Amino acid sequence: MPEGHTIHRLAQDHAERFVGAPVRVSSPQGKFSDSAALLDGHTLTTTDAHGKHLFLGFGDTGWVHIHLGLFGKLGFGTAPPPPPTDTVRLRLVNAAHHADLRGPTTCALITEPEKRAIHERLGPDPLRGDEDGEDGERAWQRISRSRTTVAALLMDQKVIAGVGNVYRAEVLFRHGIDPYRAGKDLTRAEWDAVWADLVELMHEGVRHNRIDTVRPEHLPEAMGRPPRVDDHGGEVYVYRRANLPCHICGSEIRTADLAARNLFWCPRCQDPRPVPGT
DNA sequence: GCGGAATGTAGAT
DNA sequence: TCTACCTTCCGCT
Repeated sequence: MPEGHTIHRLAQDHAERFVGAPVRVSSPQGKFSDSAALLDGHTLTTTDAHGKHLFLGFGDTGWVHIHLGLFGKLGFGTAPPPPPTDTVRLRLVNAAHHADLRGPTTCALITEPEKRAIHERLGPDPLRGDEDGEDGERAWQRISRSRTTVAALLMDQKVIAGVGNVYRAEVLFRHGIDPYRAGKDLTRAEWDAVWADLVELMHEGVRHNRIDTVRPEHLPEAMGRPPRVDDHGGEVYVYRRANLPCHICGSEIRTADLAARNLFWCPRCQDPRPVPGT
């Protein structure tokens, strides 16, 4: 169950294990069999990630485009691999490692132009190189003109690629921003701080392979609470903490449906304050 | 065993 | 705004 940090980590993990030598490619479940046959025995040359999209490069043969969706999982193990279960869509095997893909939204063999088209429809990714420093600016151009709520904008992959439901909830909490505020009512300073924070939080997410957002001074140990790690594997302020007391102010964390996803926020720390300059 | 929920998206209405 | 899709896991009978 992935946000962008998971996908970038998977790109690295595949590169470390498989790049540079021939790979056995199969589709035990069958839905990727034709493409697997074309790829079998070819060498993985490179990997790439943009937002929640993972790309495995097989030179002139093309790219395997993977999107895990809500349920997809990629798991690694040693070689030789155990017999696959019947849900394995894609299996990669070399002398030392295997990787099994289950339940993805997308697993397809695509061409270089098709890959380019995917990049073109995605917004800037806090985890991709930002050579010109213009990525946060590109997102701001859309956000600052939109009447849509900032909560919805953060989940829109055309606006920012890679942020999911956990990072959305947590970054809005960390900056005291009411999720229902319109994009155009954010200040430039607020957005710059949110973008910089996403860059930092998500890089840390790649390193640790989990989402931790709680500042050191607010960790349970520092606050005199029993140490605790949330269900999804990291320490968070509001995600899936509905009706529990806010770590900072003690108010009950609230939850609501927004565009068919669960939203979480603290009604006191994320005060719907009047917007400066309007 | 069943129902529901889950870090997501595309396509129809 | 809805529905379909893909899988696993957990709580309830």
